[in-house]
Amino acid sequence: MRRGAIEFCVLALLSRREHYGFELVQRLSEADGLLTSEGTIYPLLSRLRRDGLVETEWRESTSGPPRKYYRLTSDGARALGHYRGQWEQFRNAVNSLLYEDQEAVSERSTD
Amino acid sequence: MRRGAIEFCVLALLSRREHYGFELVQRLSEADGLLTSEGTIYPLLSRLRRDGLVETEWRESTSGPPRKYYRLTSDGARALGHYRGQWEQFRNAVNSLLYEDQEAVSERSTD
DNA sequence: CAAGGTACCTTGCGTTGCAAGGTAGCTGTC
DNA sequence: GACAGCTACCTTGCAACGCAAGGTACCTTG
Repeated sequence: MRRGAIEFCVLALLSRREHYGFELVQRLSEADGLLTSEGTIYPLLSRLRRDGLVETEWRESTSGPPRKYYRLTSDGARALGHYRGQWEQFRNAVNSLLYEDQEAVSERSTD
Repeated sequence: MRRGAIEFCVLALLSRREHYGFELVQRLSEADGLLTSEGTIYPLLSRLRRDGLVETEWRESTSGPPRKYYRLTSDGARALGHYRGQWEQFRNAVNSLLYEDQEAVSERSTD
């Protein structure tokens, strides 16, 4: 179900501020079980970087190992806008199939 | 993005009335580009039948080759209810990350 | 009977999500 | 200063899904 949406959510989170990978894992899994393990996020972040949607910067932590921070690029912001439109269309399509599409059932009244 | 959701939508359509495969393809692709080809739906329908969520019945058509009609079983109806809850949780999670989550940004005001 | 539409199905590929496992730095305790 | 445990990164291998492409067969129309 979450196929493709995680990428989208990561871009959305990064559009607000920088995050490092582990932080994203925590956000997305606490949030609502959108994510289940680190094995999802790190390859995804690599893809995003490869595609130029994010840039990275190592930075020291005051309590623990260094962190790799991810920041949205302008390409990434553009992609996010694109995804946003797709998400809304997708969401509306599913919602209408689930809830609203009752008019179409009126055909059934001839059963 | 549509990963997993198509199965859900098919169950929703079948909960209203029987459909045959080709009809589902048309509904889902006209509807909103949820589906792009028959190569998606037929394996999916086979899975649903294997898992006992739908039952099938061949029926002659008055204009063309025979059609295989799919009907929801009680297990299918139960699965649909389950999916419905999952969908709402998923949708709300994504929406809140996208739109509402602005309160969380207030942390940033201390930057 | 040939052509084209309807309706079914399978195969093979690429992508994605995930569990599992692996490395390494930092902190605290003894 | 060694050891345990946490934080944080990453890779590998698997399974599921969506899809394009291709294939079969029926039925209608000319």
